[in-house]
Amino acid sequence: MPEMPEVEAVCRKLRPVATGRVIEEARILRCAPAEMAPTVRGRRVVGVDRAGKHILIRLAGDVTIHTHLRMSGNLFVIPDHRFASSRARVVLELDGGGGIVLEDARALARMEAGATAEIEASIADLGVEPLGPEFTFERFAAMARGSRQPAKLFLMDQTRVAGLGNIYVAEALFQARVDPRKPMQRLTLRKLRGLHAAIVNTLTHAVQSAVVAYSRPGGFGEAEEFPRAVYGREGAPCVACRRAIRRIAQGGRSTYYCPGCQR
DNA sequence: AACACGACCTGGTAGC
DNA sequence: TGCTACCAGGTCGTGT
Repeated sequence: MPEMPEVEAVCRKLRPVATGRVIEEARILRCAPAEMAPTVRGRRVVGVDRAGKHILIRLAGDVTIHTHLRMSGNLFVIPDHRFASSRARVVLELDGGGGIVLEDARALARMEAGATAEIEASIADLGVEPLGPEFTFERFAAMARGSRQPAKLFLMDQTRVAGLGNIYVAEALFQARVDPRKPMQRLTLRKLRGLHAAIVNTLTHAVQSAVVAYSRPGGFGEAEEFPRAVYGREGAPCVACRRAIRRIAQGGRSTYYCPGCQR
């Protein structure tokens, strides 16, 4: 479920309904330490921020709840915390009866709370926000210059560009016609420029479609509307050249690419 | 330093 | 239908 665009959509949905509410109790079943409850109890939500794929729920008194949805987590507000589903891992009970719910079938998601300074220190090694003003081509090129890493693995590294994941890396590489196995430092300047633009373009559109998918009443984004040219399409014809999309393993994960277009 | 791999977890589905 | 095997949008720790 969540790469940066989906996490951004979660935050945009959460922010207006959670901000200003007081957390009266934290019901922790899994995915968070029991000590989190006394840390957040009685505190008012003052904001919701995102850093890469991390969600930061700001509480009064310089306390922050830090959540990472990992592979299958989801975070949302329900109108009545008593009706949280049986798959809920954490329920933050709000004043007025609502609740912030962390759901995760696989229970790989994580939530913790602590002093804001400590939480921020724990994610200080995150790289540049790809849709922020700091993600300039010059900065991207400087990172790429010294790297012999295959393009796919380079882009997956959260300490360089924060927020890309397996799907949007594949789509951006396809859009830029870059071979995922190609060492970064061996990309031509032209390809590198194209890749930088493709990352921004892919994520911009993915955020838009994720926001739409997540704001649909009832739907929590199951319907991923972003059109995928390569991800998950092994064996299917490339939308551009009709050659069969290939799947290979890189860093223990699947990489999908078009052997005709991406060279 | 750079890479491979298992662990963490559960559920959906393709194939027999 | 039932079973098995494999796959999954992520990250971290360990070992080579």
